[in-house]
Amino acid sequence: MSLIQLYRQGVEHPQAQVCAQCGVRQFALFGALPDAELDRIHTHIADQPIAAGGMIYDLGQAPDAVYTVRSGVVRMERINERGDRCVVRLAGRGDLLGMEALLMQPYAAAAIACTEVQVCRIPRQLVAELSARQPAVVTRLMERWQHALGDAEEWLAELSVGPARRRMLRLLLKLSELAAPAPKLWLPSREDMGVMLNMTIETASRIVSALRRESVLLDVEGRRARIDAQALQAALRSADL
Amino acid sequence: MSLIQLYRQGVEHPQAQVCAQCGVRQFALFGALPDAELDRIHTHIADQPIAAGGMIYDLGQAPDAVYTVRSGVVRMERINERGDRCVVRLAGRGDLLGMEALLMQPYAAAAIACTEVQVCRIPRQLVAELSARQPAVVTRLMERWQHALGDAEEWLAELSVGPARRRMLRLLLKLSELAAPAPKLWLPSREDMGVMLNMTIETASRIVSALRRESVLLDVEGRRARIDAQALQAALRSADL
DNA sequence: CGAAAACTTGATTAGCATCAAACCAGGTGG
DNA sequence: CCACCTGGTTTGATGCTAATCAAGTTTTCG
Repeated sequence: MSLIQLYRQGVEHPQAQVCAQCGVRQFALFGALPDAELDRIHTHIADQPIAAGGMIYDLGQAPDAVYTVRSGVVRMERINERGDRCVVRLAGRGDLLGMEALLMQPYAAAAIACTEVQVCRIPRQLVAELSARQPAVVTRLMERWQHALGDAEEWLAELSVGPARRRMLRLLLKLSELAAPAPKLWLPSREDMGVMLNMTIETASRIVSALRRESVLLDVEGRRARIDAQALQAALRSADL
Repeated sequence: MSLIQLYRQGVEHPQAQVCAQCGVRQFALFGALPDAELDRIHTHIADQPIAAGGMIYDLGQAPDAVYTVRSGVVRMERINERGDRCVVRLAGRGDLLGMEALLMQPYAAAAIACTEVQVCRIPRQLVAELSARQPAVVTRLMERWQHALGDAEEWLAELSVGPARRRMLRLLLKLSELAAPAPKLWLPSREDMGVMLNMTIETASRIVSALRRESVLLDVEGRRARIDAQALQAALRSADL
């Protein structure tokens, strides 16, 4: 069975059309399912657009669904004991959010749309039933968990250590990966950069200004910009010495 | 069935004795198993002591087992792109390490014994067979994954932001939780503190000295110390203002 | 168009890194 | 047994990075 056929064409339910055209088929949580299962699930999956700045879910919310990101950038945010916001990782196309809901645990972090975002809401119940019948789904889930863990550890190792300039460069690298294959990436507000990289908005602003002067950042217009991948790599190399 | 009976008494295999006396029964990866399964698995589990500073597994190693920590403190360490060591979290009694092995993925971080450590080596094959027959094991695995993710995010939110003194205080809090219920906790070398908290050994040393003068740290002898929990909390509160 | 919000830039300061020099404990060998 | 070395630690002096304080400037939006 080819990837293209994973989601069946020509069924009547409106969500079936959305799933059929879904760009994240490579996110194969439901990839290995037989057609019978596939037809059944469309009914329960809600495809929802969320505006930039909107919440996908918040800390206090009842944890009864997971969300697949179809497009856009999402930040996972905690409040630490000191009371300040703290971004623990960014998620993008294909990532699965809020898996703690599957274990009946409260959400450990809020999921906030950075850009306009398209997510699929998948109720806990549906995943539970499905994985009972289809053991392959469980393996997929575990892979997703491991992926999230790897992302969090990478964020820690790459974006929370070293001098401010290096951290900013690594954030831009991350953002350009999330934007791919689009040419223009999303630039966070200086305040959001500050929260992500543990620096003040002034420091963030100074570094961004410097990178524009150095032509690492190009065509900056509002919250979108193009980046010179070569120059970024070069800047990272010299910052890593 | 009571918790005490989870691991059956009086069976012949030497490892059965170790498991029967195992202190981490609350780590119930194998908790919900019927007796028949329990008897079978002892044979395949290796209980191994590791000296302080020793590796449980390294990055390059073939990932063919997970490890349960029975006692001691373990640090999970990555090398970032810049080439410096970076502790992504600490693990203790009851934690499950190296789960990526279950997915046939290379270890994402090295696991290094901070104190003398007792771990149980559980081959991937065993977990695979067991979870095929016993679906409850899979849920336990997912809970462990979520737990690791939560730990990593907490490390990020609490131990990698804020001024040096605050980070040190939070590390001491974490270490005293890992040591519990023992009265004395393990103090890392100043160098290890530096790697965990992203500071120099000089800064770490100065802060530790200050905390001894303030009687937050008591009875420091080599790598062991007692901590005044009240004073620690008070110090944290005033650092968090 | 005017006000608010976001961003930029400059001047000063604080916190931590760096450099440098003791200090101490534990081993080793004379 | 003591002199000596070695690795970890402590403490001090100095310098750099980024925070803070304080204007400006641009963008956004009612």
